[in-house]
Amino acid sequence: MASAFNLLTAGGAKFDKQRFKGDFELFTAKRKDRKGKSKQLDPSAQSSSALPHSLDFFGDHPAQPQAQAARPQPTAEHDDASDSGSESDASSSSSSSSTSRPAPPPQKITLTGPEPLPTSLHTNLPSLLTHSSHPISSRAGTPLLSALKAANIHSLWGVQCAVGGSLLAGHDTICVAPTGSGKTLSYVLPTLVQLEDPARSLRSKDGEVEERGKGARALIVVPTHDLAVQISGVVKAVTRGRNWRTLVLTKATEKAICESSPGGGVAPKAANGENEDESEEEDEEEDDESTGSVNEFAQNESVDTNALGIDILIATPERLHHLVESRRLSLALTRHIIMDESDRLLSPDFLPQVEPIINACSHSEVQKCFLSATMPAGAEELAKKWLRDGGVRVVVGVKDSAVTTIDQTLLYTGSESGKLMALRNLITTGSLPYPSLIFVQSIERADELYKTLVLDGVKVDVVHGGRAKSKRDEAIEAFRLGNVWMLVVTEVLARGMDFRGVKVVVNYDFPQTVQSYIHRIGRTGRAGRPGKAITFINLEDGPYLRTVANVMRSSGCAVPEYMLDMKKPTKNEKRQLAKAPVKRKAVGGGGRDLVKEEGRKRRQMVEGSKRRTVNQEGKGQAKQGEVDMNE
DNA sequence: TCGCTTT
Repeated sequence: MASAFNLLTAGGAKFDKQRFKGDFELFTAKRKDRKGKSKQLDPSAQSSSALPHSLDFFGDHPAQPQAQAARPQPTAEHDDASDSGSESDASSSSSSSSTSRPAPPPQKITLTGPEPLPTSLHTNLPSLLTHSSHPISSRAGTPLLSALKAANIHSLWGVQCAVGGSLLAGHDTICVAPTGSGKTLSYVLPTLVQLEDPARSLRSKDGEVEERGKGARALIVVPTHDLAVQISGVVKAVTRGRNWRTLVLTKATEKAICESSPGGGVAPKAANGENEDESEEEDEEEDDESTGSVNEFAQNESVDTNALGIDILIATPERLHHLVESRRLSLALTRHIIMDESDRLLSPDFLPQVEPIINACSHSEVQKCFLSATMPAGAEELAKKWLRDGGVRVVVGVKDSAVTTIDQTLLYTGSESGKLMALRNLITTGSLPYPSLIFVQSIERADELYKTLVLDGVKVDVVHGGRAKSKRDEAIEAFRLGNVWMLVVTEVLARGMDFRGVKVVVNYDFPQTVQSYIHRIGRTGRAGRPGKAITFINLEDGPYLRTVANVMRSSGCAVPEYMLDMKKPTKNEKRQLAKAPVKRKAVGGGGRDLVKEEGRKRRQMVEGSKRRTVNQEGKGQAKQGEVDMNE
């Protein structure tokens, strides 16, 4: 009833059980009330400890000396070129380094969940393959191991052990783990293990299509196209050389996907001709997705598409919802659904599409997994209603916190023109080494800042939702290859994107939520690497400053006291802000009167809570000064 | 409010 469980490390190839004896007992927790809606942990029954953050599972890559130390420091000199980055690097055409990947720092992993519970934590992949309750064929495991090795993935990180163990034990899982901690592989690997074989080999093996070979066998839902493409690259990297069919849902792939659906293509939507005719309209929707093998497949084997299933479908909500609603794609046989960036997907913006998608996965044994680096209570509540038995909850580190390897600073820029001056100053003083990302609040501002920087001679490109997908793909690829040094981006790239070795993230415009702040700065400082985040602040940002200041402090960065003392906006003030949201002026425009009429309430808040910024402001809009962060 | 997500 009240169930307790222990997760024990299983002992990887190089794992010293004695040394980590104290760490074996990861967690013991009790659920007081399994029926109650708000299941609570008994704090007194809870204990948790550090899990080694990465374990060598081939036995041929000795762990880095610092890897198992209590408090490993990132390598002091961070050499980009020789770094073989995290998982998505495997998909990047540019990387083929043989050096060992860096790994995230060891962090407390907290697991809670219902019975039946995992009895051991699989700390290495062979163990994961053989100890799973799922019947794993050696046929499935061996090629995966080879592919991982080829992709230079030699160890499993903490979140991958924990989520992998949970999923392979058959549990629905909700995971909160920091940016850059390896969440993508944490669900990709166990999903591949559970699927065992590509749909195509299922077919050839039995001479006819099995039920499980139709439709999408596993579904990954993400909030942006760019993230879908990236994840597709990761999957392709670890399935290389096999017949796995991984597709990103786009206009170009839609047809093939619908045909593989049971009962698919029967909808009275003579959409084909339409689609092709429209595809040249505007500058949108080129047919050549960066998931190139898609078209290759469609061309070479179009004869078979009708009979074949998709192994892993990666989709954004809107198009998927559309297909499901129009009954052109059935998810009735889908057995695995993963909601990446799930707090975003469960937000009011996406929920109307996402909810029907989840409900369309009607198979009685569909396994669900929700992951994010941030998980507001409201999002978790929503997720819970879909988790069988409440699910297993995996929390790596401290929930909703920023990565500690990121050096976070605030820079008071005073005004709109002050922002541009500050940015130029960072560039000319070499404080903005490439690659770096610059976040702004709107498409328009992104374009303007981009044009300004082009005129300044910066190797820069711009990515936002207003650009054609092909242009977005190109800009991102150029950035990955190092041909573009700086990207000006909107919120579209705030989550999930894994660019190797991003040195600095600049919040040119202040993020609108604390979740946005955590995700944006999480584009740097990944996998234990050092990173730097610089956030520009103006008076108008006052109301949002406090929560960010709290995140900064809790992740080890000093912030001026007065920021923490700032009072929360009252309900009334929030209402005022909602009524008259900050209208940012054009980038590079005068900006002198930006603050003036922007609302006295906000100014009063800052003035009332203390000076410093106010003093700066008094000296004129061109004045900029660093807000004393290091003390 | 804007950002992102179909046709």
